[in-house]
Amino acid sequence: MRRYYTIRDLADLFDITPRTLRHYEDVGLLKPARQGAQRLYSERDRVRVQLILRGRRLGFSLPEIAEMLDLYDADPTEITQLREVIRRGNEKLRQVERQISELEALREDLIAMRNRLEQVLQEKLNTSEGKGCSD
Amino acid sequence: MRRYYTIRDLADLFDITPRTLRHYEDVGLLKPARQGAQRLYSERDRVRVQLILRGRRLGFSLPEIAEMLDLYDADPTEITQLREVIRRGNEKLRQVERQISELEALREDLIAMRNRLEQVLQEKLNTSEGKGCSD
DNA sequence: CTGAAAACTTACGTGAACGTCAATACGGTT
DNA sequence: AACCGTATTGACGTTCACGTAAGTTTTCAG
Repeated sequence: MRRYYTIRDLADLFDITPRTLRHYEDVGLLKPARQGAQRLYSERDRVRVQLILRGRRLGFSLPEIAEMLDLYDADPTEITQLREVIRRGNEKLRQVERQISELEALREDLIAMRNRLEQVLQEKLNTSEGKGCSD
Repeated sequence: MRRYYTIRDLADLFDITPRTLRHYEDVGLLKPARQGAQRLYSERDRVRVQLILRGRRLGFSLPEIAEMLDLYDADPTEITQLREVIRRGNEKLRQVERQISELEALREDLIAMRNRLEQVLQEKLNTSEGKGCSD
């Protein structure tokens, strides 16, 4: 519940480097407060970093992550803008769901492969069971 | 059911460039047959390309994809090696399952955000309902 | 056989996402 | 005030996954 983090605090917290945080700032993903020249990251910044890193692990580019974060803290005044934000959100949602489907397919493939190999293993163990493989 | 594909056939089939296929060969993901200097891709090569591209869409690096493809067509002689392949396969499987969990968390986040925005939209529509927002 | 299309090799270029290094600048301690 | 550790701003370097361009065969329709 500390109110603020230095750049090193946050870096250590997520096992990244300060350079990475500055880079995220360069591309507009973070806008930490400053006291003088020093960056002061808030709790909200910490959460954003967490979301950014999750996005990276899932294979999204920084611009894509920016889109999603924009959805997150969008507070549109105009109804037209609001509808647009919802539309983009639904689009992202569909993309994520497609990705889940593909990942599940990959998981099925890996499971099938494992089963196949397990079976081969059992066969090998059986044939070499009596050491002479007679009968 | 064509037996062979030229590099352009495969490129067009997956909407990629020949350069991409040569690159996958450079890094050891493909080893197409040759007639002279020309590459001839088999049905098996086509399937591998499909798997490679799925891996890319899911955010895996080419080396990571190579690992998984190695698991796919591994035919280990020694039981020790076989166990090792199974172990690596299970490891990848767990990684994929973690990734699925994270994606599902992201999906939940997106859904929550959409619901929130939908609600804001409804409120906006209601307050501007009678155009004067009386009572 | 010829000429165009397509494939090949070689090699340098590129955008994304940082890494790394140099040169300050600033903050707290003794 | 001097010192040391940490932060900051450039700015160039690096890896990955190809893009792109040049120059050279190879293939194939006419």
